[in-house]
Formats: sequence, structure tokens, C-alpha cells
Amino acid sequence: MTIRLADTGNNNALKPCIHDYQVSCGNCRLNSICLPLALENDDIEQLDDIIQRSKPLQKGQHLYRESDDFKSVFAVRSGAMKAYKTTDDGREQVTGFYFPGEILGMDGISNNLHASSAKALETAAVCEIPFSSLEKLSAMMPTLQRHFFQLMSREITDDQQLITLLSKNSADERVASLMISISTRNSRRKLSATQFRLPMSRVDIGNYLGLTVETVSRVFSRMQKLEILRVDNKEIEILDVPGLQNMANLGG
Amino acid sequence: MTIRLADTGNNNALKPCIHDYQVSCGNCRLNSICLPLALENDDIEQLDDIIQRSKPLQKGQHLYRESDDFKSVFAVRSGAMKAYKTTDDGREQVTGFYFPGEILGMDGISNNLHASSAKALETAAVCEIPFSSLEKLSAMMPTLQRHFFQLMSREITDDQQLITLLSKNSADERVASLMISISTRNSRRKLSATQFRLPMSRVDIGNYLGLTVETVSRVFSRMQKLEILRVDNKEIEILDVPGLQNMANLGG
DNA sequence: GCACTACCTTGACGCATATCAATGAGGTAA
DNA sequence: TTACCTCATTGATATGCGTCAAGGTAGTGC
Repeated sequence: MTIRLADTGNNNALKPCIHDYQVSCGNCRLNSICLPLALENDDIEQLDDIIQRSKPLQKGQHLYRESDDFKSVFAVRSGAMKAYKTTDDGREQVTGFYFPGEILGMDGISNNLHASSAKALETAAVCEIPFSSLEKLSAMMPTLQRHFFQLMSREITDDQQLITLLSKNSADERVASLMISISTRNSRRKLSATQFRLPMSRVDIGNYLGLTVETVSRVFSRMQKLEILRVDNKEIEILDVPGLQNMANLGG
Repeated sequence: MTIRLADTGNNNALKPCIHDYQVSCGNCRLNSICLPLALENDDIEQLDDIIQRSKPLQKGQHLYRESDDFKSVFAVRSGAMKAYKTTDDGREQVTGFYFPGEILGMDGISNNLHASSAKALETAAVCEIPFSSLEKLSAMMPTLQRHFFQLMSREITDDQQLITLLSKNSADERVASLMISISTRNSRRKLSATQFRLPMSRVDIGNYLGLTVETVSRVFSRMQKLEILRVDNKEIEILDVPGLQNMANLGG
């Protein structure tokens, strides 16, 4: 078992002393992902002031639930989250996985209610960004306003990618695409693009990709047989990057 | 054949005299859809000033194409549009249909390039909203900023709906859901919720819903046999609303 | 250690939808 | 009118993935 930073031994740190979790945006090693538009130093300090960093989550714990009042969007600082909706007939649809530096919760803006639930896939820390403060600050800081429009637009294009994947691609292509996506997002965080641990279960993967667990498992086995991946439960090693890209059908 | 308003007899009206197309936002009968947050009268005038209404499109004509520079978002004023992406291997994915009062083009904000193409499904008029002006105005008008955040968020939740539909629902359920969606959007515009003409082809429907033309056609036939719909080419009459809702599986 | 549980894998089979192929209907131009 | 083209429908067949069922593996607590 791997040792994890910022684990939850000291629960009393939760309320009184938020400074345990305080890393300013200026120093945060994720700020190139989270805030790709370089804000001025002053601006970053103003943003720092509104962001709350007092929310470490245990595996399985909810950050928010569908139909909760929408008050904030959240940036993942460590760990991983999944967002999901419950359909009218009780089934679950995973709508996204979120890794450090990524923002979730923006789907709650339209109705002032969260349109999905968000749950920690492993111990996770998040920055909470109260939306009303963000709005006020955005009106004063054009680059922040622009940045936030872009973030939301990015969420739209990501969703469109998934729509295309679900609509047009085979099980092999879907799983391969997800592996590439995770690999790419890892390398943006300066982590290995070829070796990583999946934070989510096979059920979650299948649910996200519109497949059953069994199919996901079979695809992994197939990839292993073709020596494209080495799969050891949740540990993944990409052995053949071009082979994986080929399987994802990004070019034919 | 049905007679259509604002048809294309007088092409010369296209360039010189944009006043043929000038309806102010204040009088526009769509403004409750397009601008659901009541803006102050002053505000509407300012918005009016930045909006350009000089873009009537023929059926099949493009409003913008994937990778075009992003400069504006667009509101449909009449007719209908489809947005679609071309996948790397040349296939098409329809990402949305847009009816009067609805906004398209927001997926271009993230990279300053349009992430999809938009094409008129029939003769269509649109309002062009230059994004840079919209940004400036938004910074000055909190309700407009809020409204635009909400519009984008709405696009995200709509996409999530489609993701769920593609991931979890049968062909019958997908087609039924689309019919309900079109019906609902019609009634918001004070048009009949039970009788309408589909502006898009069966291919487009299939493409949007992740189905082949043949399957779409078979579903329509099945619905007709069950006396849920009357289908006469593109003319649709919903005969049994609860039956249709049941088929869409919104409650079971 | 052992038992328990959650998660993952593998196999056999069936079904919904894709694919292939042919025909029909509507619109347009000569 | 006829010819032509696009779009829609219908039927026959194929197949990828879901479903059902069984067994394996890893982590956790006693």
C-alpha cells in the first residue's frame, strides 16, 4: 500500500486551522493547469482571498449531490473525483472524472442547483471557489472572466468528445481513448504518461463509456494480449503508445 | 408543399440594407427564450447595439466551420441549424440542433477556434453576437454576465443529457426523447407541441442519436404502428403523449 | 492464519442494432 | 410527361456487446 500525503489522521485540523491546507494559488504547482492564463500577481492574491481550501474528502465521500444548492465550483488539488447523474429510473451515469488542476461543478450554474453529484474516488483535496465571489471578481478582472468562459467552453468541447465517442466508437476505441486521455492529463501534471494507477473501478469506467464491466474487462485483456498495455488490476502501463493510439482510432 | 415565410426571392436585400433584418431585442418575440433574465431597458438597448442581424442563410449554407476563427456566438432567429464535428477519420457527429431563440457557437470560446461547424437545415436567420463586445458588456452588466454563464452551463447539462441517452438508452428511447425535446422546445415558442415538421433528415437524426438511418426509420414505423406518432415524411404528429413519454423511459 | 466482501475476469449464449441490398416516394429539371 | 436524384422504408443477415453464470483475486477484519 502506498503512503499518502495529507491523510486524515488529524480531523481536528478540519475546521479551526485552515492553514494546514493553505497553499496560495501563486505557489500552487497546479496553477498552470488550473489558471493557464497568467494572472497578474495582484489578481492572484485577490483570487486567493476568495478560495477556500478546507475540504479534504475520504474515498467515497460526496463533495456535492445532485439537486444540492449550487454555491461554488471546485478545483481538485489532489486525488481524483467522479461526477455522475442518477437517471429517472435509478441508474447511474458517470459524466466525468476529474484530476488535480481540473474544475468541476460548473453544470450547477444554469439552475442554481447541482446537476450532478461529485464523489471522491480516493482521498482527495479540493479548493472551493464560491461562485458569487467569482462572478464579482470576474466583472472586475477581464482575464479572469475570459478564463472562466474558456473553462466552461472547454467542458462543452470535452462533453462533445465523449458524445462522439459514445455515438461512433467501438468498445476497444472507447477504452483506448480513455487511457490516452488519462495519460495526457498525467503528463500535463508532470507525471508519467505511461505508468499510472486508475483511481476508478471497472464499473465506473464502463459506466462512463457506456459499456458493461465485463466488456471493459475483456478489452483490457485483449489489449494485454496484444501487448499494448500491461494491466495489473488498477495499475496500468502503456507498452505501445502508437498501438494504443491506433486502437483509439484517432487516425482511421 | 408548405409556403415558407421570409423565403429567398429578394436576395438583394442581403447586403446593403440590414434594416430589413433589424428587430430590436426589446421587441423580439423570442427574447423570453433568448434572454430569460429580464434585463433593464437600458441594458437591452446596449445589447441591441452590439448585435448584428445581417445573416440570412440558405439551406445547407454554413454559419461557421470547424477551426474557423472564433469571433461571435449566434442566436437563431428563424429556421433551424445543426452543429456537427468531423471526426479524425472523416465521419460526422451531429452535436446539436438549434431552434429559434437558442444560442450556438459557445464551444469556440475555449480555443478561440470553432470546435464544430454549423449549417442551416432550412432557410434560417441568426443574430450575431460579437464575443469581445459581449465580454465587455458582461463585465459592466452583472445580469448579463450571469445570464451568459447560465447559458453555457445549460449547454453543458444538455450535453450530459445526450451523453446519458447515448450511453444508456435503446433506439426507441433515443428517438422518443428527441421527439419530446423538439415538442417541448416548440411549445416554448408558442408553437404546437403535437404537430411539427422536422427540419432535419433521418440521417441527421441517426447521426445525432448514434443510430443508423435504417434504425431511425424502423423506430418511426414502430411508433406509427403503436399509434404513438403519425409520421408523414418530415411531418410529425404526436398522437399519444403519455405513450411517447413512456417510450422515452423518463419514468421507468 | 482464515473468512468475508468487493471487485475483476472469463466463458456461453442471445438480442438489438449494424450492415447489405432492394424498393419506394417526393422533388426538380428538361 | 419522363428521367434523375435524394431521401426514406423495408427485409434478410451478421455481429458486437449485453446478459447470465461461475470462478478468481485482493484487500480487510477477526
